[in-house]
Amino acid sequence: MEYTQQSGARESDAPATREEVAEALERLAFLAVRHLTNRDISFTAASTLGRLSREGPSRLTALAADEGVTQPSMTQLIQRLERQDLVTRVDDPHDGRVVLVAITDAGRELLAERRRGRTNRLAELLATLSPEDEQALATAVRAATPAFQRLVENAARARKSPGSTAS
Amino acid sequence: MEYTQQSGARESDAPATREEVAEALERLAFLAVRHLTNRDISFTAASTLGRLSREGPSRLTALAADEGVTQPSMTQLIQRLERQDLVTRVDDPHDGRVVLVAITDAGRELLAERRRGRTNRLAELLATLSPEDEQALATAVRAATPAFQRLVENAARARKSPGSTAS
DNA sequence: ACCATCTGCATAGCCTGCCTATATAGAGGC
DNA sequence: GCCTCTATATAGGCAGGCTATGCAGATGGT
Repeated sequence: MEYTQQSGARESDAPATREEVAEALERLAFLAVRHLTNRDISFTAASTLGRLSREGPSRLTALAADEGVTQPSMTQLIQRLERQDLVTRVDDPHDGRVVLVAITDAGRELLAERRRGRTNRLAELLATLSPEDEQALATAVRAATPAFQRLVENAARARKSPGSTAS
Repeated sequence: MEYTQQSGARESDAPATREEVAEALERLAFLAVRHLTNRDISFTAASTLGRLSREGPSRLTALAADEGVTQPSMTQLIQRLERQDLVTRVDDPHDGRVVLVAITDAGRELLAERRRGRTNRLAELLATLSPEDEQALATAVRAATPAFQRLVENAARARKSPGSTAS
């Protein structure tokens, strides 16, 4: 991640090739992670809570699969979240083996707070930019979102059936 | 992170307000982290290696400060990296207390491999997009990079002297 | 009806990677 | 020659991931 000066004299010059776009995208992701993400609970924890909020009570195994972690990891995560009263467990009346995990009101509130906090923080940061920069970023984000969405879907699919360059 | 349907019927509609741009940016970062990042070594490890590669041998404490972790954390990280022969320690001849950390050839090679791997992977993913999407993404990335760069710099400054909305 | 097997989850034990508190050794001022 | 400051190390703890394995409930074959 040697991100001082990419290669030559480029500034608002176009990244023309696929590789250049890839590098620029990678850099954006790196910087975003480094500077714009929350640290209170983990990605998986937040994502799991969000899923429970959207989709209602779920099985442990289903959550693990959806979040891309192993079942023991999800068991542990749910135990931690349970200790914090962010989720509860309910026994499935139809199958004595399964545990249904449900988000609590406190969990929903945490999600809402996180969302508010991050949005505020980002909005504040956006306000530090010049109007031109802010406009440029707004336009770019709007333009990139649908394509990026599809890119990520393709990535998720590729992850399930491999055959790609690792690293 | 309730990212199913943002709010209403928006699709290629513009995120107009600051808050909407913030949400979209946040979502991009989240998805990028989730689907496009490497997992072989940690962010801090990769970033530290990159720094050592760019800036040459550094003190432990300086590295810790630059990477935003505590000194003991950096000590441990360097110990792990040393076990993997990615860095070496050199005693400072002028000050018996300090340890200068330097990247090894293996460390440089790892950085190069990671970079190649990620760039290839992203380039492959870009190739899965329609030409229109790829073009849109390329244009957007080009347009967003300078403004985003400044945004991140502002974020880094704000982190040092607080006074912002936490979460 | 019963046993075998499968399935869903829990447990044990290990690693990384972060933290705070504290110890230790060298540097520098007086 | 100390006292203090500074650079690093050590100890101990928690989150968050993994593999291997245990166990109880479900299910199908006979």
